[in-house]
Amino acid sequence: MKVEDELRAMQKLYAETPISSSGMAVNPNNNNNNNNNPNANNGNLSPMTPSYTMNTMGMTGMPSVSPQGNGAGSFGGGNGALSASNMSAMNSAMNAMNGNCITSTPIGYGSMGSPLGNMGSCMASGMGTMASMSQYTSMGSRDLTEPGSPNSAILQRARAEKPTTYRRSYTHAKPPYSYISLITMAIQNNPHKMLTLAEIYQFIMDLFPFYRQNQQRWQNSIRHSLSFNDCFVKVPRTPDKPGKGSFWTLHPDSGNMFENGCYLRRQKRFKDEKKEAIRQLHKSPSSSIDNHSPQGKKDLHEEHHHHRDHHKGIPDAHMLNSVHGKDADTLAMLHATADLCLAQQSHSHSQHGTHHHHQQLQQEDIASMVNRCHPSLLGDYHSMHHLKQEPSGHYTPSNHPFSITRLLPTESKADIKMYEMSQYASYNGISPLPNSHAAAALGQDSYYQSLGYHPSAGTTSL
DNA sequence: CGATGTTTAGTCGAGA
DNA sequence: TCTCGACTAAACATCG
Repeated sequence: MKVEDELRAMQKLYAETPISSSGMAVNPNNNNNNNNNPNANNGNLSPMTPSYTMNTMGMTGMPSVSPQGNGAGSFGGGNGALSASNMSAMNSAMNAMNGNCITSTPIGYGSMGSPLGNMGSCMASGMGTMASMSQYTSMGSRDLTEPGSPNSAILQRARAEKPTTYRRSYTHAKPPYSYISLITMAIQNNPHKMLTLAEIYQFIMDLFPFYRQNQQRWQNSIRHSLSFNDCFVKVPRTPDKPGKGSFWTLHPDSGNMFENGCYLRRQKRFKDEKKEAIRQLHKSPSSSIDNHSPQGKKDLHEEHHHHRDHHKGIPDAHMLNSVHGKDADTLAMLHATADLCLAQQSHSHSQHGTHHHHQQLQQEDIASMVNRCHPSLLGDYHSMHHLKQEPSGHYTPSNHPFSITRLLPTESKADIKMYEMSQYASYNGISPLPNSHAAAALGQDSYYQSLGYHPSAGTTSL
């Protein structure tokens, strides 16, 4: 297979590439250093952007990677985000990516076991998958992203490129995941399916060295995503878990947000019907809600900005609670219930010994546990179950073929992934997974590349 | 005071 | 062309 041969060649090329001694960290977002115009780079920030190139970014003058320790996330006590399950989270990501690739990319890059293939599938039409890959793998110049570039030409150019920055680029390229998908990964990966903001930060930084830089920037985006998207639900801390900030969990129906197989852009934003109703309530001119609320101010803008169409959607948790006559105590109960649920699942897990089963069911089981244990919470919790965009009865969050819950590992998948990753065992970057058994066994490069940074051809697809 | 959370505003690109 | 999802910046409020 010609494409696969080329991919192998590329893989070989980069596997042999030494790390740049320049210390340049590829960071498309870091225009703070030399460009204060946020608009000047918006279009080039995202890996979903065709014009994204690592070379370009590299020339913008990057700071050295900031020490991880200065991040926001220092955890007290149990920390799911730093657990060994990080590895499985990314294995899981791989699994889902593979599946998605198979379905979404007819040319067979799905077999690469890389989100790149998937990424290609959601790239602009007319852009070859290979070209899409090259954007992310930072293997070449802007030319690589030219639509219609033959793969062979891409490869030639990639080979012609000065190779000394490739390795570094790998590890510091912006991952091909939206913030929403990153958050989802983090939460899904946590045994309790709940994380604090700091833990989400830490998960992301652990996994992706890219995000050890410019933390203020992307962390602001993370916070925005959490608040803005209905798929994330804030769960207050209980008195027995004091600390700063709430826990964040996934909306029970958000499981197939990435059904289209693209982790950069969902086909449709998840919207909670209940929240949507509240929005409409606040939008209504006859609403009794006082006009001093931010929503009132927002409504004014909605008349003028089509963007308000989708910005209209985030009522704050207090409002949500108050509307339904429940307060933080209710959510605290929900919180406790989720723990209880998970405890029971753990029990079930130990009985069945099926990691796969355990994790796939968690979201639904949380809801069902809430149902069973706290009927009074139904109004709050199950009201979240009204999928706006999903016809009921087709897929549950976990059985959808593209469900992110399918990212979660099975033993067999893990084995395959271990094999896959063993092919890429030379990563020398900052350890994203201090506790990862797999990372320890395979080396972080294999791990990191398994997330989608390797252009492996012909590896197992799941 | 810094972290966390919410909201507004604007830009960009993908895709219908 | 238009809609919509994502990203970024920033202001502001709240909380520990």
